[in-house]
Amino acid sequence: MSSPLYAILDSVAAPSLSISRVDTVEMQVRQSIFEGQYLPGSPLRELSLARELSVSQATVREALQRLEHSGLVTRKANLGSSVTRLSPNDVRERVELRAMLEVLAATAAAKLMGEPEFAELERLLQALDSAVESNRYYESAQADLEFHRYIWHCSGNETLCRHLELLATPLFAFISILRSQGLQRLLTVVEAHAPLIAALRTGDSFQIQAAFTKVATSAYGAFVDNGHNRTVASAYGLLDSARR
Amino acid sequence: MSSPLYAILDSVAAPSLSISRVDTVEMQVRQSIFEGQYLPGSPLRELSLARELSVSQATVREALQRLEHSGLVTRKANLGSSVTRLSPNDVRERVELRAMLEVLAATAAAKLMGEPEFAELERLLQALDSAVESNRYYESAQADLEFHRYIWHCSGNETLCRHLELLATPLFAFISILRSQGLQRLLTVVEAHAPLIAALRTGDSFQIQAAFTKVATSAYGAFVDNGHNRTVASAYGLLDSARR
DNA sequence: CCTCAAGAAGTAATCGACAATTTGATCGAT
DNA sequence: ATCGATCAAATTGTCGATTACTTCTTGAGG
Repeated sequence: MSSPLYAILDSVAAPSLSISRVDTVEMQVRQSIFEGQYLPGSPLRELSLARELSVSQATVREALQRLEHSGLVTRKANLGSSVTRLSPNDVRERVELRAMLEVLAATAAAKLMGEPEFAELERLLQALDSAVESNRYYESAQADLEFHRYIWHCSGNETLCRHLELLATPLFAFISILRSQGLQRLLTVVEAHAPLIAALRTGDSFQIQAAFTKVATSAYGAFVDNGHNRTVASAYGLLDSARR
Repeated sequence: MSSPLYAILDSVAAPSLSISRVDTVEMQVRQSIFEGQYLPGSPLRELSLARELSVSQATVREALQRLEHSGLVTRKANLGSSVTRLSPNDVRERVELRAMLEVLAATAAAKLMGEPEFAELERLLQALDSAVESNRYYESAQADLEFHRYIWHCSGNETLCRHLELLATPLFAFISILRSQGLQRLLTVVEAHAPLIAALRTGDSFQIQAAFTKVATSAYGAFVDNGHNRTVASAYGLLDSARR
C-alpha cells in the first residue's frame, strides 16, 4: 500500500511521513545555527551549501526559504541569505509579545490540563534536565522549546501555537547561540521551569501570568536594552545594533 | 551601474526594487484567490500554473511556498497545493487573536499619530471608498488591508505588524471570496471604518478597544460558529467543516 | 587625484529534464 | 463479489545548466 519503510506505521490513513532532502537540509542548517556554527550575520550561500551537503541549489534554496519563514534566516532578493541578526529592538518586541501570548495560552491550557498532561510536562522537564546535564546547546534549546510547545498545544488554540512558534524560535536560537559562545550559563534553566508547572497546577490566572511573564522576560533581560542602549550580545556582534 | 530600467530611480543606494517572476506569479495567484477564481479547496498544480503563466515549475513552486507562508495556500508533501480552506474554528481563533493584537497596535499608534498621520488615514479610507464604488473585490480587500496596515505601521512595532499581517491576510481573502460569490455585501465597509479614525483621534484606550474589536469581529460574526455549528460559508463549501 | 564607464567574477534566479512518490485502475485469487 | 497485489498516469521532488543581477576591479578621461 505504502512505502515498505512505513508499513508498520500505516494505520488507517498514511500521514506521509517521508522525510525529503529539503527537510534534511532545513534541519541541518537549523541545527548549525543553534549550535553557533553559523553566527548571526554570516552569509549562507546557496551553491556552497549545496556542494557541502551534496544536494542541488534548488533544494538548499527551498530550505533557506523555510528557515526565513521561521525567522532564523534573512533573505534579500538577488543578494542572498544570512543568519538573522535580531536588533535589540526586535528582541524586545518579540519578548513582550511572546510573554503576552504565552500567558494567554497557559491560562487556557490550565483549564484543560489534567494529571496526565502535568505528568507529560514533568517528563519534558526531565528531558530538558538531562539535555542540560550533558551540556548540549542544540538539544537543550530543543527540549526547552518542546516544553513550552506542549503547554501551547494544551491551550487547544492552534493559531496561538503557530504564532508563538514564530515568535519564540528565533529567541530560542539566540539564547542557544549565546550559550554556544559561552556568553550565558545553561544551569539555571531547569529550576526556572518548575514554577511554571506549579502555577499551571493552581489554575490561577494571576499566578500563571506572573510566572510565565517572569520566565519569558528573565532569560533576555540581560540583553534587552536597559537604558544603556548597549547589550552584551551586541558588543559581541551577535545583535544588530546598527539597523534602523 | 544598474539595470537601465531603474536608472532614474537609482539614488544613492538602490534598494533592489526589481520585480522577479516569482513576485509576479505570487501576485497573480494571490489576486486570483481573492477574486474567487480559485475557490478554497481547489488544487493549484505546479506544472499547470507554470504552463499557464509561462514560467518554470520552480518559479511557481516558490510562489506557492510564499503563499503558504501567508496562509492563502495549503501545501502537503508529495500531494500538492490547494487554496486554504479555513475551518470555522480557525476563523474564530484568528478573529479573536487579531482583534486582540490590533487593539494593542491601535492603542500604541494613537499615542504616536499626529495630524499628518490622520490625514493619510482619511486618504486611505477614501481610496477604499472608491474601490468599493467600482465594486472590485480584489482592490477593495487590498485597500481595506492597506488601511489597517497603516494603523499597524503607526504603532512602531514591526513584530506586531508582521503577525497581524499573517493573521489578517487569510481573513481578508476569505471576505473577498465571499463577496465575489455574492454571499456578502460590500457597501457597509466604508462607513464601518470611520469610527476607527474617530476612536484613534480620542486616544482613549477603552474607546479604541471597543471600536476595533467591533470592526474586527462584525465582518465575520455571521460566519463564525454561533451555536448552530453551521455557517453560511461552510454550507457553500468555502469553509472546511469536516476537519478535526 | 577623482569620476565614471566598461568588464570580470561571484551569486542568485530561472529553466527544462529526470527521478521519486502517490493515487487510482486493472485484474486475478479466494 | 470482495480483497489484495501490480501496474499506469499524474504530480511533486530534485537535479544540472543557463541566464540575470550585483559588486568589485580596472582603466580611460577629466
